[in-house]
Amino acid sequence: MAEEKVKIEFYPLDIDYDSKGVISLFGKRVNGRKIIVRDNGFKFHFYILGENLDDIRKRLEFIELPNVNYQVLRTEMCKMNFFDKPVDALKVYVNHPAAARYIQQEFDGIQIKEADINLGKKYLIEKNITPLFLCAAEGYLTRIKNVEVLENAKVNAVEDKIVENLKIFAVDIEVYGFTGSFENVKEPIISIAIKGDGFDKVLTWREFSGKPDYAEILENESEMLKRFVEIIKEDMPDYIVGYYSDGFDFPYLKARADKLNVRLNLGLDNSELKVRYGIGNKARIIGIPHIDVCKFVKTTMDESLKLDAYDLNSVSKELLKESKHEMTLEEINNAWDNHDLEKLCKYNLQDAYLCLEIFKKIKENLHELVRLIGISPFELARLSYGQLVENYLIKRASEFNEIIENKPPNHEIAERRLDTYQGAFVMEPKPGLYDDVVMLDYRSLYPSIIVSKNISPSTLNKNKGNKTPAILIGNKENVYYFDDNRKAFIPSIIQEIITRRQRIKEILRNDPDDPILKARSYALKTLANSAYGMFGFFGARYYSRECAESITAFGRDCIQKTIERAREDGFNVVYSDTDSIALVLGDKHLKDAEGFLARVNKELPEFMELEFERYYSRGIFVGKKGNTRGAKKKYALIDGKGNFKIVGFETVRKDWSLIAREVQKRVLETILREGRHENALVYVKEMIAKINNKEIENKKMVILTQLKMDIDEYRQIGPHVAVAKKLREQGFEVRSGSLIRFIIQDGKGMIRDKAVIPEMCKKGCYDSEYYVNNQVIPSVQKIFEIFDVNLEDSENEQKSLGEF
DNA sequence: AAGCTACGGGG
DNA sequence: GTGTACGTAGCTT
Repeated sequence: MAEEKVKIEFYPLDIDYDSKGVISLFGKRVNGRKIIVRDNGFKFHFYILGENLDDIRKRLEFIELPNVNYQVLRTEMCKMNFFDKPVDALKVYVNHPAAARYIQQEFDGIQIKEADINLGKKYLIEKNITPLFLCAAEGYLTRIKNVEVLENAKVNAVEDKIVENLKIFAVDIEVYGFTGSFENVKEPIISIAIKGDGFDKVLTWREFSGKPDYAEILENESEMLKRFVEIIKEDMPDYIVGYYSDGFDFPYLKARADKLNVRLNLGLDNSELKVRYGIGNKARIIGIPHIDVCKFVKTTMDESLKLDAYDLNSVSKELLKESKHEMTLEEINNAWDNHDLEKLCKYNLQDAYLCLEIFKKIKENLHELVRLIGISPFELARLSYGQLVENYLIKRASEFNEIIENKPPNHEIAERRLDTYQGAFVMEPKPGLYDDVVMLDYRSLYPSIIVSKNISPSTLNKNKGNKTPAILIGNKENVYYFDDNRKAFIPSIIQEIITRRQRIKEILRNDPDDPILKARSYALKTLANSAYGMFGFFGARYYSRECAESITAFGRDCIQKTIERAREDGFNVVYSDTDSIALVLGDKHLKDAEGFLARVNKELPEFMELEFERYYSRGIFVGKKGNTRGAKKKYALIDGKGNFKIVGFETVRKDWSLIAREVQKRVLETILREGRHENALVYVKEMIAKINNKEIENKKMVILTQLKMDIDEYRQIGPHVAVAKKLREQGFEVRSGSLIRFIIQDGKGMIRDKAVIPEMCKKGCYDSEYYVNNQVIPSVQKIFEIFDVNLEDSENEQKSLGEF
């Protein structure tokens, strides 16, 4: 180790800690080089609540814990708050959070708090360090391989200056004949694209003609994986991003690397890629934040995008106005078989390019959330709504002298999950096609309720304060009260978030395109909106069913009153969901809707506001199947510029044939564009005739369904299980996770008896009746019911016409 | 009608 | 430090 002490400045990008409680900050120096800063001087603390704290304190001074690795370093008595009530607490400093577990075992009847807060998180809070923002460190410089390490470092935040010139690499892989499983994967990775600014690379392992400059051909798949690792280690990106890369690319890379005995030691500290499979899966590269762009967009940007589908193409079209190159799975496999990889390389690189560009668009949003909440970008990009605000509360708690409540134990989570309550009001729409639809919505409805009613577990009261509307609990009506005399910690923080956002919006009024302020405003909005989710989330520290159901009760009351008022003013309210209402103008004009808005806002309490969301020239609201009442959350709209917004229709699901999805989409768009259904009906009839005349290609008839269990576990044999059995008989390996493709063929018996592998189905041998009656008609039936057109009748008519 | 099973993202 | 999201719909029994 070097002797001389050095002082450096750096931006932390990632954080980790080891079993000894040594913190590693992985960052980028101001000179651009990577550095690992190790701090072994952090003392973790937690609190003990209970009786006889002085006695406990004395015993703790001399205690030897059963596990000698863990020690008590220091204790002190302090006056704190817990759920906004003053408490005496014993603050205990230890060398590692795991020590708390042993202390809990030594003392009966004590409550240990905050020992379940991640060590790294606590470090950042205590040191007031925000990832991505400038820090200084003093320590001894060494290196691991080609990365500088600062040992025994003292670290402190310097100023509110965010990292710049980030080097971002987007990664995308292509696979030959993927079956859907990550266990014992036999199908190779055929190419890997890496895209950065001014950096284009596609790795593959088969020669082909027309090789672009950016393509590099390796000996075999193993060599390709090794080259991938080498590139990452040489170029050392600050971010690695992918699309659905937590769920596909990195798990697959890991699976193949394991199989081929290749080490994916991508970590800045040379550690291996860590992958957690299943729900909540994530791929972690220590030291280099990996962001699954799809996951972040879906969970955190959902509010502003409101897309019906989050595949790469849809998101690219929405955010970039660019598309994926077209290439089917079959074409990808054929390209590999035929050594014809030019198009594949372009396709692969384009996907990586789109992912990179999407990330650049949403980067500020991620960074503003990091800045607010103060956790690493890797962690932040994977937080659910409820966890966002929880982490923020943890960060802010000390200002309120608050001790943070523990995470619930598993048995309590299980109980909470069963404890359901009434949610938001969703109006059943009157099915129909409407002209001039105006959407209005409440700005941050739930957070504003939390603030104006002072909702918090600590203010929940038996009989005085802010009274909720009647809530049905079990079979009797009940009300809750929330103390309105004292400000509680949670509503205070939410109020501050709302106020900060209002101030930023003020500034934005003069400079509406400032990207940072826009992102900041959005981050604050996201944070405020997640407070309700936290109360209702069974895994949350501050879960409170009473708070959650009070919020929704106030919300229902508010939106229902708004609907009534709109009706009194002569508007036709066709739909409403949670915090929004859809008005049909009819004889009225936009001005009238604006007037209504102004009148409502005049009467609202301080933090609440109804806003003009958007004007749509037309909208379709459809009914539920076999039900004359409207379906919830199922509508399609077209705005003045011809942009469609399709919500809740099956147009995107792969367990529907392409023909059904195509027809449904085209029908919705035709009716919205033309304002009448006649042409759409002609189109459907044409398509039905084409199906009946066997004019549709087989590939549009393919249905994809994944096996979720091994074949023999199925108690109920659906079509995909029947096909899987046939595949097994033919010697194909089929197991849980396999994706089964099939076509329903002409024949007798149940649907499963007619399901065959697409390759077995000769041209035109598909079961027209099935595709007409079970695919195409059901996909558009509900739409045509609006116009009193029953497709089954017209289909019979068509048939009889055809027979003559 | 009830029970079972699938969808999302990726290839 | 861990979990099979969750609301909706088709097919079989």
